[in-house]
Amino acid sequence: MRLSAFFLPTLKETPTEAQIVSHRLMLRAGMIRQTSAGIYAWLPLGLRVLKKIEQIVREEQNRAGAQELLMPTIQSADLWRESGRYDDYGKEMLRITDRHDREMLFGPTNEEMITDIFRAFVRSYRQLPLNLYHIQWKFRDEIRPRFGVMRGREFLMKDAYSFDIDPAGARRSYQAMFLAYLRTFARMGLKAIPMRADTGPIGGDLSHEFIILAETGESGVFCQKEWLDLDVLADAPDYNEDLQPFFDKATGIYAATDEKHDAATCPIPADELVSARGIEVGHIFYFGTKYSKPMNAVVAGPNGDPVLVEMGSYGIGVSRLMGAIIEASHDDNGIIWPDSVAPFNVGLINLKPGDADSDRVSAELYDTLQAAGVDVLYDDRDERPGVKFADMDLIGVPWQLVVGPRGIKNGVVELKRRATGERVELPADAAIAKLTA
RNA sequence: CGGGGCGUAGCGCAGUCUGGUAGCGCGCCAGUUUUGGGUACUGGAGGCCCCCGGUUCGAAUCCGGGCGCCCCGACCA
Repeated sequence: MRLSAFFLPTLKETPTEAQIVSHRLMLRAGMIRQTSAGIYAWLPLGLRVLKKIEQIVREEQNRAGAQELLMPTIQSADLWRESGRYDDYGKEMLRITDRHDREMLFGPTNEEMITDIFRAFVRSYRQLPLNLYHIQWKFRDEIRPRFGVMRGREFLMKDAYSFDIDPAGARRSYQAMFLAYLRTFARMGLKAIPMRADTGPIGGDLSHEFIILAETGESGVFCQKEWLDLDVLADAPDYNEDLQPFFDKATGIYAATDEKHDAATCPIPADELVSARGIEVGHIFYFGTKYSKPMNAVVAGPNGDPVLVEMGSYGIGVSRLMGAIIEASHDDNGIIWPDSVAPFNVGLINLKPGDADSDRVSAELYDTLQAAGVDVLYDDRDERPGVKFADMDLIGVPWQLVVGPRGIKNGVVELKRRATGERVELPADAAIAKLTA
C-alpha cells in the first residue's frame, strides 16, 4: 500500500476525551472514529489489525476443534423468554420493536440462539461433542462506556458454545478452550493469566477469566508471583491428549479476581502474592444444563433415553483485545505492534521522493517485498523525513526500512526495529533477505 | 444511576462573567524555501458559535427547555 493513497487520518494532537493510552493512540493513529457513546467506526488501519486478531482467534478455535458459523445480531425476544433471561438481563440489553410491533433485541450474547439451533438438528449423543462459535458484533448498553474500544457498547466478540453428553465430556471441552485461550493470547504477544471468576448472569459453577496485567485495567487481581515470568505453554499438550494434568497445573498456580479473592482464606502467603490491575480479554464458563433445561435441548443417550446436554460458553473480546495489546505494547512515540497482529509488516520510508535514485530503490524494494508476500506500507509522500518517522512510529509498524540519497550513495539502506529502536545499515539485498526470512 | 464538566473551523482551544466586526495554534489548499527525526515564510479556503424558543435595536454571550459528549463512583466480553 502506498501511503499517499492510503486513508490514514493521523492526528498530531490528542483529542481530550481519550483518557487511557490505548484510546489516545488508536485515535491519533487514525484507527477508529467514535460515532456515538461507546460506538466506533473502524478505519482502514484499525480494521487491518482487527482482522489479524480475529484470524488468530479463528485459527486457534479451529485447532481446538470448534467450528465456525455465523448468527445474526438481531434476535427475537421469544427465545430469551424461554430461558427466562428476557426479564433478567435488564437495561443492558438493547430492545427493539419492528414494524409489526414484534419484540426484538440486539444480541448481547448468543446462548439462547445457539441452543435453539442445536436442538433443531442434534438428536443423538453420537453427534457429540460439538463446539460451535462465531465472531460477531454484540451490543450491551453499558451504563458508562469508556476507554475507547475497551468498554464500548458495540463490540466484536468471539463466542463459542460447547455441547456434551455428560459433565466429564463438558469438562474436557472446557479444558480444550482453556488451552486454546492461552495459545491465542500468547500468539498476540500477551501474557493472559487465567483466574477463577464469578459466573455472573451467565451462571454455572466453573469459570475462568483471562486477564492481561495492565495498570489501566478495570479489574483488581491477585496472583502468585510465579505467574509473572512463567511460560505456561512450555509443555502444553496436544488436543488429543488428556488435558487434565495441564489444566491442573495451570490452575494450581494461584490467581483470582478481587471478587473471588479473600485475603483471609487465601492459601498463598502475602509475600508470594502480587496485587495488580488487569484487563479481562476472555471469559469461559461451564454451566451445565442452565440453558438446555429450560429450552429442552436433549439428545438420545446410549440407552435411548433423552439426556439434557451439558453446555459451556467461551468468549473473547476481539475488539477489546486491540486496546489491551496497545496497553501492553507502546512507548512515548506510539504503538508497538507485535508482528502477529501488525497492520503492515514493513514501513518503507522514501526520504526523498522526487530523487531518482531514492524513487528507484524504494520502488524496487516495495515490489520485491510485496512479491514475497510481505505487507508493506510505502511512505511515498512528499513530506519531511521527521513527519514520516513520527507517523511510522505512531502507527507501530514492526520494521522500518529507510531509503535515502545518502545511504544509496554508500550502497546501503537502513533497517529499524520499532520495538527496540535498533537500527542497522545494510545493502538492500540483505534487508530483503532479513525481512523475507 | 448519583455527582461533576463540556458543546465555537478537521483537531486543540480563547472569547461567554460585563450583549455590539467570530478569533488563535495546529492541520488543509497554492506558492516560495527547506530536506536524514513533526522546517520556515507569504497568500488562501474553511463557521446553522449543538438545537428550539424567549428577552433585546442587537445574542456565541442573558433566560427557559431539549439533545449530545466526557470525567469520577456502584455493575460487565
